[in-house]
Amino acid sequence: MATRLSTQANQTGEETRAKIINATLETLRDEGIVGTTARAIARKGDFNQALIFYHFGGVTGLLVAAACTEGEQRSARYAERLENITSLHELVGVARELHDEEQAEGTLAQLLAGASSSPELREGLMGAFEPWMRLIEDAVERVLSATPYGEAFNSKDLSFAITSLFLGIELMHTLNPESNQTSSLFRTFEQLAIVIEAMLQAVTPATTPTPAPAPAKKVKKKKK
Amino acid sequence: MATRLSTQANQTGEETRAKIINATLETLRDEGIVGTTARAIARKGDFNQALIFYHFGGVTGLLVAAACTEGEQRSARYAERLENITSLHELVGVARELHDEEQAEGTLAQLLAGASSSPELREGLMGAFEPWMRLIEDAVERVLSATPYGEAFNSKDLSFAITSLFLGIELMHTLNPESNQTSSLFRTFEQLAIVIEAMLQAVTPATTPTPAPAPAKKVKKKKK
DNA sequence: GTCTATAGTCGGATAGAC
DNA sequence: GTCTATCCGACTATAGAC
Repeated sequence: MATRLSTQANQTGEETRAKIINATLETLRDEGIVGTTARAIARKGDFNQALIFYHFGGVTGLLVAAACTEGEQRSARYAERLENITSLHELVGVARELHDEEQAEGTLAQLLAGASSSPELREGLMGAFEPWMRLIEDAVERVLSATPYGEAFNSKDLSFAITSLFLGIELMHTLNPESNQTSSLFRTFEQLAIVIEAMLQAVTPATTPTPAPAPAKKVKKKKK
Repeated sequence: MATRLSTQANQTGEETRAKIINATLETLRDEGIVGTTARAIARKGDFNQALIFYHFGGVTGLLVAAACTEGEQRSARYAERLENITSLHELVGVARELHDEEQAEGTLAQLLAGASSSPELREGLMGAFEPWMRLIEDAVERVLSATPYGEAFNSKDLSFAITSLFLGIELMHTLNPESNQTSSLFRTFEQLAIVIEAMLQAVTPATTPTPAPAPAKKVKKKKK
C-alpha cells in the first residue's frame, strides 16, 4: 500500500486520509456533532471540502472512519495498562488519564449523539466500539474476580455502566468546561475506590485465604 | 392568564406553545439533536413552521424552553419520591423508573450534545438543570449521611456522577435500543446497591460486635 | 489526488395576508 | 395567532479541469 508513484509534490492518499480524520476529531471536539459538517472539517484542517467525498464517500463515512481510527489508537494506547488492571483504584486511574487526554474529550459522546439520526453511523459505531468494550470488560472481570463477588455480578453490565459513566461525564463536561468539576470528580472516585476496597478487605479478612463462596467456574484466564 | 379573548376557533398561545414543546421533545427522542430542525418539529407536531419563530424566537430558544419544561415536569413527578430517599437501593429504583419513562428517553443527552455548538443553548441548559441537580444532590446527601462516610465524600461530585451515568446510559441506549441491555443493567445496579448496603452494615454493626476493620480514611461519625 | 465551480437541497428566518 | 410565500445562507454531493 501507499505506492508513492503518483504526482509527488502532493501527499499520498494515506496521509490525506489521516489529515482529514484528524481534522474531523478536532471539529467534533470543538463544534460538536451538530457543527461537524464537511465544510467545517475542511476549514479546520485547511484542505478542500471535496476530498472528504473522494476519500470517504460522504460525511457519515468519514465519521465512521474517524470513530474506528480513534478507537484503535485509544485501544493501542491503553491496552497494556488495561490488561494489567486488577483493582478498582487502578481502573479509576486509567479512566482519569483517559479523561485528561484532550483528543478524546467529548468526541465519543458527540458521535454517539449523532447516531440517533443516522442508522449508518449507528452501525459503524457499534463496530468501532466493540474492541474497546472487550478491553473494558476483561479489566472489569479481573477486578471482580479479586473480590468475593466475582460471580455475583454481570460484568457486561458493569462495563456498560463504566463506559456510560465515562461518556456521560464527557457530555456534562461540555456544559461548563472551564469548571474544574471533573478533576474534583476523579479525586472523589479515587477515594471511593479506596473505601470500597477497604470494605471488601474487611468483609473477607486475609485470615481466610479462600474468599467466601468457591465459585468454581467461568473464570476466564485471558492470556497475556 | 390565558385571556381567551382573541379570535377563538384557534388555540390560545399557551396551548400552542405546549404543543410545540411536546413536538420538540418527540423529535429529539426520535431524530436526535442533528435531526431536530424547525421543519422537522413542525412536521412532527403538524403545525406551521413559522410558529416556532413567532413563539420562541428561533430553534435554540425553543430547545431551551423545552429543556426547562421537561425539567420542571420531571422534577414535579419525582420530587416527592426523591425527597424521601435515604438508601442506595431506593435511589436505584427511582433511576430505573426514570429510565423507563419514554419521554425522557434520550432527549436530555441529545440536548446536552447540542450545547457544544451553541453557547446560548449551553447557558439555557445550565439553568434548566440546576433545580434537578439540587434534588439529586439532596437525595445523595441523605443517602451518604446514613453511612459512616457521610462527611468523607463530596456529594456534589457524587450527584454529578450519577447524573452523568444516567445521561451516558441514555446515550449508549440509542446504539441498539432493541437490546434489553438496560433492563439487565438496572437489575445489576440493584444487586450492587444491596451488596454495598450489606457491606456498610457489616463495617458499622449496630451493636459493634466486631471491632472495626475500620477504613483507614478520615471517617467522621455524623449520623444526622 | 486535488482543485474550482456549481447543481440541488434543506434549514433558519421574515414579510405580509388573513 | 396563524398561514403562505419567499429570501438567503449553508450544506451535500458531483462534474470536470489540472
